[in-house]
Amino acid sequence: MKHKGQTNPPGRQKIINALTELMGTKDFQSVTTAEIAARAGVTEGLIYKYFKDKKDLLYQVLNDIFIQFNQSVVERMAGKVSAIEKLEIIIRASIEYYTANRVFARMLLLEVRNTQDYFASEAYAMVKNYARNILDVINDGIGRGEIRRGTDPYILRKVILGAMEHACLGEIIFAGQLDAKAITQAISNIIFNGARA
Amino acid sequence: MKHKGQTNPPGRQKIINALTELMGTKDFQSVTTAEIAARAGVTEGLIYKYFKDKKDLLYQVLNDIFIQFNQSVVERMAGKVSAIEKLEIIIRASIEYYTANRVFARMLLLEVRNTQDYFASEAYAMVKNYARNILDVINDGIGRGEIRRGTDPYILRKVILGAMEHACLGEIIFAGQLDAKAITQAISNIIFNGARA
DNA sequence: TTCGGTAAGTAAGTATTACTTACCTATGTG
DNA sequence: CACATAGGTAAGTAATACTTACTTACCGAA
Repeated sequence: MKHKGQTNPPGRQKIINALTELMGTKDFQSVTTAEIAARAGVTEGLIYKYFKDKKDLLYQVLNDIFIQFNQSVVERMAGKVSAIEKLEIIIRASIEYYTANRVFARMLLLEVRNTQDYFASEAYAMVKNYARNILDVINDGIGRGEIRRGTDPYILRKVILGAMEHACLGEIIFAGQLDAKAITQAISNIIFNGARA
Repeated sequence: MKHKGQTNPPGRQKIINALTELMGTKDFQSVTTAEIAARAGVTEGLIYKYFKDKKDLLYQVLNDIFIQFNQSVVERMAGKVSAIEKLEIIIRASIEYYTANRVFARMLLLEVRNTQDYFASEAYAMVKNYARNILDVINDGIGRGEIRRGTDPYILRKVILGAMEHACLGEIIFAGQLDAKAITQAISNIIFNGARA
């Protein structure tokens, strides 16, 4: 049966929680459907009532968390007018969120991108929207004269996204600590002021 | 039996080629050991003579390509003295190599990082060495006064690596075209001169 | 020359895993 | 009251990664 996502029965949520918890200690590949069901206290079959397949479950979990993530970033930008200030908030908020919620970061940065069907998922639609917002801020910054005219906004976005993703990657993988504020300042300093002497 | 990697029997190479070819059209997960064996013209059992498991095969393929990649980057840097010039060569050579060899790029950026045992592999040791070289160039640049004193070399490395990886990601995933020279210039311009007006 | 060890490769399993099918049981609704 | 439907179960099944036991060929030394 198709589950349209309009309701959220307890079993569905238990499955989502189970995967999220299990991915705190293992990567997606090595979490089995049997484990998920056992942890959720349901049968394996129920997973396939609510999710097309195991990957679809992952995408829906990611989607749920991404909604919260996006909301928290938008809230923190509220009231700011400077584009560069907004971009710095995006960088800092992202890094903080990644480190505070490593399962989310691992899913987003390491587990989903290797399969094509992710790019047809709702989760990816959210990510695209998030990326679109960053682009708007950049274009606004160019329009306002904060960002150098002639800067390719798409490339600047790639540099920002790439820098902050890569900045967290090591610590996410090796479970290290990182100082979000200091890293944000360092990244921002390089990207906006340039590394050249 | 353990294969120490000192010899390279035809079967082993055929298996490596088979996986490389198959990953031109499919992601690693959906390439089966049966397919690999069939394509290589050997039996499935032989895979496990030369490789610990399927993932280990992937790592060894990546390692082989990474050696060539690293060599090509080093060659292109030869004779240059300016650190920024060297870094620009690294960016450009990497982007060119990623686009010319998308299977390699997909392996390195999308397929291996999600499993812990990759970080114990020879391939990762190569990557670490490559990253170490970039750090040396950056530190040299700071010492020579090309790069602003006070720049955190580790963060600058993350910005460079992140930017160029992310710059290619979209095109690798969606099989798009990209102009390595133009992108290198744009990235380099942002990172070294800054995006601020 | 022969003997034995080892490297290359095969053939036929097996356990596990993602996923399916058929079924049960409430519960609200025309 | 009939019944459709939503939530959930139980018992499969095909496929897949990996194992075990075996064969054959080569090569150096006694």
